[in-house]
Amino acid sequence: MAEEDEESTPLLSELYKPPALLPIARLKDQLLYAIETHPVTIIVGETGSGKTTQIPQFLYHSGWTNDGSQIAVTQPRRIACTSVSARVASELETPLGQEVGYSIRFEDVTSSKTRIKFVTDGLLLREMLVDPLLKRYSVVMVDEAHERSLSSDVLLSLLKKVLRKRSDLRVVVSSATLDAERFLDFFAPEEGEKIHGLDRDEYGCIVSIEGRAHPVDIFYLSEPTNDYIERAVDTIIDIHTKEADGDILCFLTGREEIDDCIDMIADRIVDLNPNFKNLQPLPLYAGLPSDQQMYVFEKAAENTRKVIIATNIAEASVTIENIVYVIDVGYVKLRAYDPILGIERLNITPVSKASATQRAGRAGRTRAGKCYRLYTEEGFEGLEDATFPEIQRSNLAPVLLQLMNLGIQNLIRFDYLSNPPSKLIVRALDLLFSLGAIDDYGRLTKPLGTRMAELPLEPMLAKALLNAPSFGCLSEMLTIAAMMTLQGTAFVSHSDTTKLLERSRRRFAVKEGDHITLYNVYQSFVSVGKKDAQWCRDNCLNHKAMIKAVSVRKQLENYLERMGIQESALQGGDVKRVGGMEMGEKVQRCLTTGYFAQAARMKSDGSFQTVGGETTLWAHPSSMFFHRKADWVIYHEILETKGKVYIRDLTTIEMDWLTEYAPEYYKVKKR
DNA sequence: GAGCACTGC
Repeated sequence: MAEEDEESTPLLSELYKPPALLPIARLKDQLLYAIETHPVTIIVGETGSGKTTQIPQFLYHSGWTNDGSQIAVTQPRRIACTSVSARVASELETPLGQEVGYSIRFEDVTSSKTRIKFVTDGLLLREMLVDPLLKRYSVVMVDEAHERSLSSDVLLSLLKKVLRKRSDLRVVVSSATLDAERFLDFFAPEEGEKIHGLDRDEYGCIVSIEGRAHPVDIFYLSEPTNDYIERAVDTIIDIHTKEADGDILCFLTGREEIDDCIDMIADRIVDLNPNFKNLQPLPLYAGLPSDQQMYVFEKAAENTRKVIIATNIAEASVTIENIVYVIDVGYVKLRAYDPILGIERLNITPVSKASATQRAGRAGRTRAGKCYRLYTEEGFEGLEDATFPEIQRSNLAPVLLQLMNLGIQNLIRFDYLSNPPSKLIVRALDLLFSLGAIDDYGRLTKPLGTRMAELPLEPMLAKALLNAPSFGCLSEMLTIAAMMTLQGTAFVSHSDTTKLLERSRRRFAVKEGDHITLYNVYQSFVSVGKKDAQWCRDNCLNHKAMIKAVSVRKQLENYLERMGIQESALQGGDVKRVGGMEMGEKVQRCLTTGYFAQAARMKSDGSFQTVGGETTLWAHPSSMFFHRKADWVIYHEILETKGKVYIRDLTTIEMDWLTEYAPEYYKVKKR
């Protein structure tokens, strides 16, 4: 699963020195000199160059941790932290958690001896709250920076500031693509300016490392296609009937396309000459239950060629062995955020050159491969170099809250790697203001704003949770908040029938809506015993997700305890009537204090209308109000897909509560 | 009436 290849088992273990075989070994001295003499070093390394595993070891051996400081290596994904740290620990012949460790949410495998620490970029951002200058680190390496994730972009901005205060810190930015100059330019002092006595040219440098992957032949269409799924199926059948052995990986944009494609392949297999090998199509996308995901990693049966039809998950998150042929339709589904309507959209977008290159590289991991791009060469030339940064297409409320908590005053003038559109910033500040997280002057409020920033929850949910003690429903809201972080993964259909799943949903349903239904799911799960995976299967629940909810709830409880907010013995459990108000109503009211800006009313045709009345919304099919009637509701999430706007996780409320808990917000709106 | 690209704290 890790980015770096496993070496084959050596015959003579004393001769086994795989790191020396990596292209990066030849550059060791040049690299160390660059890092020694420049605050910022940009590493341009192809996959398999060994940068992630080797650079931290070079630094470790050359004394960068001798004074007790650590080397941090950030990764965008948890799986990379665990797998790469294990690899490095074994190369240093030390148990994981000693000199080499990793730290991800819920798992801190480090000790006082740890010198090389792999950490998710989001977690390092959290660490900056307690250690703003990252004093415990002598070097911070930001890996996969070219992916331009929200947290790695923000981390780079903050590191730029830290570098101005710490002449001893070294930052290494690893990027796989063409945008090395851009990163360098971002860190460098202005023309004529000096930082720690260094001018623009002396401040940073770029080191390129060649990859070790096998060659991949690229093929293009001579004419563009208007049906890439059909074209993909044609290509798959062509490869299967004309090309040598080797599995096929085909990139499509989503679940529906993948299902269609697999159906079409199944139709074509029937007509194939029986002399050909078997062709086994397998789907792969994040929403697929993990037991079904496992098939793609298993070796194909005798006389069978696997063809994996995948989303972008196979581009960087997951590595499948023995892929020799890659089919790239040239599109990806990307999230976009509409700051006017506050709606997230999933748009099918052309991939970037960086993505296309990464996809092609998936064919050359075990031997020379081929990549079929289902677009023209001119089409490729017309693609963007890199993926549109996430910071320019997201709801910025959570990240702005976090930046403010780190002491950033001016969020408009902040030194972003790419400036987010001002509309996104304005919308986010608007929301934070209406929630009471910031005051009239745009300053974080105390304690509400700072507390919201500290919780690893979106602002609306954080607000509702922090209000829970005043409604006497803290225990319930802790559970609901934990269940919300599962983002709809609590229920899963293990069989193909959706009927079973619907029946299970109904088993837990209550009239108040989806939030308290999920609360019931959690309560039942802990009461039957958290280890009972069979009970989960029987009830169409995702056992792993439920275990995660338990961890998240515990973590949230710890955060609140540190803030001096504790679950009292009186609350929760079976007590359904406290202080004359039903527990359901307490939760409904409490949710309203966080989600008042996301209120809607059901019309007679079953669709919903927002308060402003400009958009028609539909209950997501996973909601109990997909079938049932309701009046006013608040919703957790709003997402547009295929032209229809869906709201998810709905709870009924009284209209009066909106003006009761958000008088300012609704006064302004009405005029 | 019928669905979530992918991560992360």
